[in-house]
Amino acid sequence: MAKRHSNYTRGTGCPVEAALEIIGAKWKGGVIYHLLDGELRFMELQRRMPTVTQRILSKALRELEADGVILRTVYPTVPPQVGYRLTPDGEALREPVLGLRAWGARRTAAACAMAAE
Amino acid sequence: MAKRHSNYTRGTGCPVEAALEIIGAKWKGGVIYHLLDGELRFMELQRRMPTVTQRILSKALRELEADGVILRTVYPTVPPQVGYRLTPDGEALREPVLGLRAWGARRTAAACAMAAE
DNA sequence: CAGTATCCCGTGTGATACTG
DNA sequence: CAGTATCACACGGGATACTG
Repeated sequence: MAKRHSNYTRGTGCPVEAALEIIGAKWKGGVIYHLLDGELRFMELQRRMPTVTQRILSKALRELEADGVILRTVYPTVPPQVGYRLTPDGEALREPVLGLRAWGARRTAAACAMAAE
Repeated sequence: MAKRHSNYTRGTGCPVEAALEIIGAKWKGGVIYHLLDGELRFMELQRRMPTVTQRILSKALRELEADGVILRTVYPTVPPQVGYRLTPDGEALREPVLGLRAWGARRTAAACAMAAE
């Protein structure tokens, strides 16, 4: 993913690349997918993606927020709670992401059938 | 993108991640997108994506081929010609990729409007 | 034309530990 | 609970030159 927003958003590359700059990072797709269900807390996301570390998840969330894809809401309670939800712009990724998921699922199924445990 | 096919295709991650493992690399989305138009030669792809180096493009193509997304055809002519086209499996990415493209295009347009050259 | 061979570097990812 | 700090590293990406 390289440079992030350098000039990929400008004329150079195809928009596909621009989109992948944002959601292509290892865990971002998963984050967006899970947030399609609605607002989730930090730990909820971690539970759904057990193998991602806090640092990486945090980083991904901050980047997605900076990119206007998700919204971070802090509830001033104790202990602190933070909710993450998709912005309308992020919601617009629903179809493509579900499409990718379906595609990935078919391949996974095929691969698993062959590997057969 | 990390490890490539280690065990992401197994139960661990969501299929979204599995899909991004394959098309998430910097230029792969672009390659697939351009191949939606039909078979293209190596140099055709390079012309459409002027900033990618031969090595990287070659690498991307080999990986996509290994993943069963594209098909490589060698025409025994002189000078040699090689065509790349999507497999049916790759064709199945059409909708998601076009969706991502549309999404990326909207953001690019918005960003450019703000940056205003 | 369609690649491969080297070499190098940035950064994305990760493990671990600590904090408001 | 929801993070940040620090350290380390492999790997993807890139520049350049060479080849069947």
